[in-house]
Amino acid sequence: MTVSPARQRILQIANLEVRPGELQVLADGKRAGLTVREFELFFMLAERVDSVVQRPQIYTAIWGGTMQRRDRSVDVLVRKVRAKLELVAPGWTYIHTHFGIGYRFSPERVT
Amino acid sequence: MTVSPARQRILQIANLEVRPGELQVLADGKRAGLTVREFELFFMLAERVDSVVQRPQIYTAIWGGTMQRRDRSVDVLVRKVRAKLELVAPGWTYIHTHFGIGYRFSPERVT
DNA sequence: ACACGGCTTCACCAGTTCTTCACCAGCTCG
DNA sequence: CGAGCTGGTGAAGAACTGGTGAAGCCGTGT
Repeated sequence: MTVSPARQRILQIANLEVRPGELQVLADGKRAGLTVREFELFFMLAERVDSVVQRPQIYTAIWGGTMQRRDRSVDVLVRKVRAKLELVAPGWTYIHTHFGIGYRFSPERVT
Repeated sequence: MTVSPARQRILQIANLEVRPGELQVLADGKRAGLTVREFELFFMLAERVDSVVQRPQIYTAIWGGTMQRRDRSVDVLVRKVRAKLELVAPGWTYIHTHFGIGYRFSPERVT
């Protein structure tokens, strides 16, 4: 991921601290330990808080090109990000599924 | 490395004493004996404690220019710094790897 | 010319991450 | 309710990244 100045600004969302320049996400001070790909997914959704982003858009943003029918790459990546966030921030959910459409980022307590 | 006034201040981090003006690092009073290049790497990371610094940034800071794909210079230099620090401060780790991203300086006891 | 120290590059290996597949669960609509 | 999709999930092999030891190069001093 390119480090453009616009991405350097640190974001504070709910209990998360997002450092684009470091490709790091911290939940309550704990590192999520996302990989580069995972961070890209997380970040593109986090930039659009509360917006439902369609699968093909996500695919293009991360892999470029067009998403093929029944390509599961996005789903698998979402799963991994969810899992890592769950580890550092149990009791929170961040990525919500919109059936047949895509995903939406929005931090919510669940406990 | 240019010795600018801003870099003259002695840093105390964990069991380390860093003297930018002398390009020296001491661990519990023992000199690490870093070379100039090695000190540059060490210092640029130490200045940003707890921040993940991306490989290309490190490269540019030390060698200037752009890092080519699969250029291993940074890795090798990190290895040498780690080795010398290990000699004077066994039981400590300072430079942590962030896979696919870069390195982060943060003194930690390991023993 | 030679020895030496430091820097760069290379090759091999280990560990991590990515991609894809298969199977299952949940949702939608007739 | 049942068929057909869509998404969740775990796993395996491929692909990639970083750790490491060593050889080669270069400049300096002997």
